[in-house]
Amino acid sequence: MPKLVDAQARRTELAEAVWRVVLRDGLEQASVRNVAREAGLSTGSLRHFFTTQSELLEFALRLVGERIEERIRAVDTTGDPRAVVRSMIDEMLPLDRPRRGECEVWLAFTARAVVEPTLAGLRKDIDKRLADAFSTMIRRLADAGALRSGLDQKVEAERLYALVDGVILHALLRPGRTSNATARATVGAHLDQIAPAAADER
Amino acid sequence: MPKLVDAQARRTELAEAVWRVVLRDGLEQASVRNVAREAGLSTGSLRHFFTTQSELLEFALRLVGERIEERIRAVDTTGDPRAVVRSMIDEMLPLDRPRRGECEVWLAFTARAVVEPTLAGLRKDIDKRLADAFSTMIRRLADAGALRSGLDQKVEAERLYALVDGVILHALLRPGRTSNATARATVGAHLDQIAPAAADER
DNA sequence: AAGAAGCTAGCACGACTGTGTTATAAAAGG
DNA sequence: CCTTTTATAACACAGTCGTGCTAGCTTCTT
Repeated sequence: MPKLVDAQARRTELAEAVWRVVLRDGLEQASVRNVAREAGLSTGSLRHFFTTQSELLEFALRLVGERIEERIRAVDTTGDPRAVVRSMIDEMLPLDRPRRGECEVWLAFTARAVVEPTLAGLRKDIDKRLADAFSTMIRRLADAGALRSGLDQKVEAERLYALVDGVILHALLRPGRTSNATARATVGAHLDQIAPAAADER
Repeated sequence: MPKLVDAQARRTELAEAVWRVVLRDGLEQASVRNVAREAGLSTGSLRHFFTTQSELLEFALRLVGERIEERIRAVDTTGDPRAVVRSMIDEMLPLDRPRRGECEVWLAFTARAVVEPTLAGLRKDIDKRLADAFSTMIRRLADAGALRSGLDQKVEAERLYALVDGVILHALLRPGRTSNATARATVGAHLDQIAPAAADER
């Protein structure tokens, strides 16, 4: 029997089962039994890989964060910095099935983290990484001379971060193709405002 | 014994008990028993006013929406439209205890509404009212000639709405006085951008 | 005074929860 | 080949859940 290598793979499988359950029925349905059944295992088996439920949920959330981060890192950073930033943000928006799934899981955990200290710490980590990502985006624009003059970089990073989170939230709550278009248009309008194409910087 | 009049008051009391439980322990702890105990009643009594749990939760959420709406309506609309809009948005942010409570309840229900069709309809109502409120704010700015030229009112309403929701989310997840300042500063920066003081409209 | 209506409390039912414990099968290492 | 670790399963325990039902209490109406 394969050893540790596959144990990790098993844990990932189980985390994905968590996602499916959360996506279909909500976080409150992500019980040990439901997740085990979703993964095609017995509860006993599941508990061989995760001794407690919080351990399982924490692992599932951490994995979501890593996936998102990975996708952002994979964006091609050459070329027009405005386009690069746009692509990065596109990777965060719930525009297709898998990304929508990630966002829903993110929201469910986020809401619970307000009240559950266990998750709060983990959420804080992810939050910090995301905040850094947005700071980097703004700096990228500024370094390229694309950022509108007179803007405070720190404030703009936080503003962009908040805007994107709000857009994600709205896209989740109003599913549909038109809402996807609205989401991208909203982000686009914001980027045009803070980093207008050189021609019409006034 | 007072009749119907107080039945409504009782329902309100119970809704407030729901809020306290949600605030302290999260939405998943808002069971019939917990809420009844919080209100100092038996489950049987509670079920005399709300026959099912969803009825109770729906009522509690609807009441939150009404409170927020009420507070926004109470804002003095005379004077500088920029200041008026700022005041309205301040009423939505979780800057003090009661408003923070409302926002937490709002977030908890919002997250569940993604998955629970019962709540989704109600959420949609509140969303529509809020979207209208932001449209009105933008129109108010435009009518006063304070809105920066070249901006699409519809897009700007959605953008401001998303930004505020994102700011609320961040303020909830990073409690503390500094985070309150950040929240107001972020909103302030945005308003300055879309509606600069007449002097420095360039 | 007496009945009606509104209100409160409590219990019972079946289902589901997280977590322990124990038993069995499969693979790995010696 | 035999032992040790890993994996899977199944069951038990104590608790909570939503909800139905019944009985008693308080106030209002007549």
